[in-house]
Parts: sequence; structure tokens; C-alpha cells
Amino acid sequence: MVQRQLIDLIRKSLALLKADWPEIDLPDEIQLETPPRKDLGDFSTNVAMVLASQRKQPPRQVAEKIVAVMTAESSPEIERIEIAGPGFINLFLNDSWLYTSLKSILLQGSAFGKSDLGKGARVLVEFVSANPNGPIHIGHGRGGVIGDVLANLLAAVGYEVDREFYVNDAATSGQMLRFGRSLEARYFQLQGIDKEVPEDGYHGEYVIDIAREILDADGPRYKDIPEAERLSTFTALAQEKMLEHQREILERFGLHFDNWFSEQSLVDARKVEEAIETLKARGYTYEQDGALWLKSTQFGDDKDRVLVRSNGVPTYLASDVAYHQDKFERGYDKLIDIWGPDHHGYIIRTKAAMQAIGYSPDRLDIFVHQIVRLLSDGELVRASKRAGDIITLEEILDEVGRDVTRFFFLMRSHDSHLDFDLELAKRESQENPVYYVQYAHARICSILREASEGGGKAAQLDSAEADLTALTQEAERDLMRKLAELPEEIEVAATEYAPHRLIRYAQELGSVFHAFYTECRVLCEDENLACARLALVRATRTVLQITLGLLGVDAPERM
RNA sequence: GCGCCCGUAGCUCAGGGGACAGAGCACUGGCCUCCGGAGCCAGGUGUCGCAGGUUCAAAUCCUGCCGGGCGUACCA
Repeated sequence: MVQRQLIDLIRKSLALLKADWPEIDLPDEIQLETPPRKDLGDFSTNVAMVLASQRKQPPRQVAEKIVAVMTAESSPEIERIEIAGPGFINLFLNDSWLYTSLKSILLQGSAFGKSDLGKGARVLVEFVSANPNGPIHIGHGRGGVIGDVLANLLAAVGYEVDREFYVNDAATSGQMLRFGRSLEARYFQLQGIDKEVPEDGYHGEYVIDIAREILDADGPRYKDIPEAERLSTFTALAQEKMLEHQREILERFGLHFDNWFSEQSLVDARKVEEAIETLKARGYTYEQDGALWLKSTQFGDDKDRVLVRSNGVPTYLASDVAYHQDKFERGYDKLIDIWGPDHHGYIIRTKAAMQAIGYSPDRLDIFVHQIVRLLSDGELVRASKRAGDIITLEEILDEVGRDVTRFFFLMRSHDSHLDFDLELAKRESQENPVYYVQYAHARICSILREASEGGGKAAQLDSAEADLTALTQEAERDLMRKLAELPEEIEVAATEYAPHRLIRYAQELGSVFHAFYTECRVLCEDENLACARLALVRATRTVLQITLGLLGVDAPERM
């Protein structure tokens, strides 16, 4: 790719300059960026400004010198070099690079945009991890798409990625028992027997639904068994049904997990105990008030945290330590956790615990996405699980569908709040950004159908054979330029953990395509030109499919 | 109190050291003999929350303040 060649040229030029300028350090990374406007060239670099302070010279003077060397070393792609603004070196290329790039898209097909940046390192992305005592709500949905798309991106840049859902199913946890009791109460109520849902239980509608499911399937047979047995039965059933339901909704949302990891399995394998023992042995714990504490303050936490309660039951933190240790033991080089905003406070202590146990904090990235607020009739709808006032992902999917929901959840950066206005999402469905991008794809498919029905030369010719130099119009060049940006977009979105950047790219791509479509008739009289445009359109379809594929949004052939 | 996130166009948000700060929505006016008008083109608006500092260069980094959100349990 040209980018590579240009960077090499710059690097080579700087190396030559070093003879005259011994005081400069050659930067190990050359920034080659796409300028904000076309009249500033195809690519630009800021090396002159970076070196200015070392040379103690104004950036533009430094730039002049660099340009002089670059010109002498020049490569055939470069038409001219300009210095602009505070000291940018702007490179203007002749169009051959656009044709080379377009051809490479046609040859690579769906492999275009991939790289081996990750060099096959194993990454585990853990996300959603909703507790098995309630339905998947919109917050989980947001975390879910962020995780899913991030995993797609990381895979595209050469990591070996697994997706995991952590199930907080520890039998000792109070929440699951309360959930079991709540279900039990509903089960009795459905049979006309008076029994209260505990005050601190779960009051949502969905608990009644599960109770009904159980009653329909198994009848009243749990009514008369011993209470202890009934409670454990209901706790187990509650969890099983809830997980089943969660899995179903997540699948519907396009989220698949390679592994559903059970917290209880850690307890059964004594991993939680082991983790606690390790922390003890390494001297990062102490006893106080009958509880076992982790010295998390040694790793920047505000206060030390309890690992084992005075009643002997380990805390969530303890199993989380065991869980993360287990992930490392399974051979992952890097762990990424995506948490909801309610787990904010756990970042520091979890990382502290992992350091205490001996892992580098660099190998664990935890990031929290901000809340999703649902607006309905202009009013904020608040979610509270205990009160049963939950906005489920299912409702949203029923209302607006998978593609729109995924797209909307990804439109904002993960650390920005997201207002999801249900009415707006539906009402806007005519001029919705999702449809805008999908429409570009559908239009292309329509052209290709038309071309193959027409049976002209253009339809028969392999696009790789087309004479691309026929593409000279501004709209055509803009489109080729945008297509060529995909690899960089993927790389940046992946390495910065910024899936929302891809949304922007998709919209921009849609925009340049629609402009091209209006400007240039693809199936035109001039057969040579028609072939070239058809090739361009095919490449655009490929790039749209790749982009939408990474986002998990459909690329429909007709709408 | 302490910690983290946010404060950018009328609204919702990008940009997170570099070029005159961008996009969508909304508003106004144009564009269908011809591949799908779910489209295109044109129009303008900003004390980048405030005040200092670092830098050749700050919306971006640092400090303080103001406003909003979320955390801050021997809950999960």
C-alpha cells in the first residue's frame, strides 16, 4: 500500500538528514494522516513539527529541509509536496494509487481491511454478564454490542478472540436465594395460595412469567415438598429459566458467546479458596473484625476491601479474583472486561487484586460504558430491577428491531451517556442513519442486478480486468479515497477500543457513495467507463459489507 | 467528602496536542426523459462550561472552580 511506501520514504529521508542533524532522534512512529480537506493533499505528516523543538528551529524551516531531501529521493506516486499551516508536509499523489488501492479491494474481497497487528495474541472479551435473576435490559444491550463489535474488530486486526459471559450463579449468594423465594411466592399465588413476595425480593412481572412457565410444565407438584428442598428447586429453576431467556434474547440481538462461565464452577473447583490462599500467602491480606481484608490500598484503592465476610462467605471480589486468575490460566494474553456503570467502583479493586496476585495490570483492561436512558414521550424512564420497573432489551427489539438498536447503541462513545428515545427511533425510521447506510448497499445490489440482466460487456467482464483509469471524476475519486480508508479505520477503532468510530465511517462511506450515485451513472453508454464504474461499485459493496458485518448490522439486497 | 465520566452549533453528539472546530437531526430553497428520491446539491449558527498554567501549537494535557451523571457495602 502507498501509505507504507510513503512512510518508508519519510523515514529514509529523515535518516539521510540525520547526517546533518545529529541531535535529532528519529521518531519510531511516523504519523501519516489524511488531511481534513482535499486541497491539503492526499496524505500529510507532522514530522517537521515534531522535530522542530529538537532542532530549535521553526517547524516550517525544518519542513523545507525535509521536503528537499524527500524530493530528491522522490517516488513516482508523488505529484508534488507542499508545506502548509504550522508546518505540515502535505503529499499530493497522482491517481494511480487510487486505482492500485481499488484493485486491491477487488482482489482481496472480504479480507480487505484485515491485518495481523495482533499477531495471534489471545484476547478474552467478557461482556454483558447479567445476573441470572432478571431479564437483559437496555444497559446490557449497550454493553453487549460494544463488546461484540470490539471483539469483531480485534479479530479483524489479527487477535485470536473469545467472547465470554460470566454467570453469577453462586449458590451461596443472597440474591439467588431471594430470587428463588420470589419465584416460589409467585408459583403459589398462581395457584390461588396466598404467599408474599419478600420485601427484598424481586417484584418484576417476569418472575410471574417464569412461575407460570414452571406451573404449566410441571404442574403443582412442588407445592407439597419440604420447604428447604422446594427453595433449592426454585432457585435452580429460576436461574435455569432466566439464563435460557437471556440467551434467547441475546441471540436475537446477534450476540453469541463462546463460553458461558459459571461462578459456581469456580467455587466447586475450590478456585475461590485457592485465590484467597494465594493472596494470603503473598502477604496482601489481614484479618479485622472477623473478616479477611485485601490490602487494595497498596495498589491505589481508596480503602481496603473485604474478601471473606465475618460469616465466612467470600465476597463477589473474591470470586472475581479467582475468575480473572482462571482466565489467565486458560492462556489468554489479554483480558478485556466491559462493565455497566454500576460496577464502576470495582475497577480499581479488581485491578489491585490482580496485581496482588502477581499479574501485570497492563494485561487487564476494564472499561465501563455509561448509562442508557430511555426517553418515552420526552420523559425519562427509570429502571429499577427490584421494583420490577425494567426496560428490557426485548421490548426495544420488538419496537425498533435489531439493526436500528445495534446501530443506535454504537453511535456514541462508550463513556458518554446515551439517550435512547424510543419514539424518535421509530419515527425517524424514514431518515434513519441505519437505513441510510443500508440503502447504499441495496442500491448497489440493484445496479448489479440491472447490469447482469442487461447482459452488456460490463456485466460479463471480471472487475479486476476493468480499465480503472477511466475513473477520473471528483465523485469517483472521493469514493475510492474513502474505500481506501477502511484498514486504518478498523485499526484505530480496534486499538482504541472505539467501536463507535466505525459507525461514523459507515455513514461517511454511505454519504460519498450516494453522492457518486447521483453524479455518475454506472450503467452508461461508454462501455469502458461502465466497466470501471461497475468495478468501483462492486468494491464499495464489499467495503459496506465488511463494515456492516463488523457492526453486526444486516446488509440487505432490497429494502 | 473522595474517585471516575460528561459539559463543543437550536437539539443529540464526533473530534481527545496540530491546519479556517465537524456530523446527524431540525429549519429554508433547489434537483426525478435515465441504474431505487429511504437519495443529491446549496444555505449559517459556535465565549469548545469558567479561570489560570505547560507548549512552536490546547476543544484536546495540568491545576482550581462551576454545572450534570455514576460510583464510593462484610449487596450482587
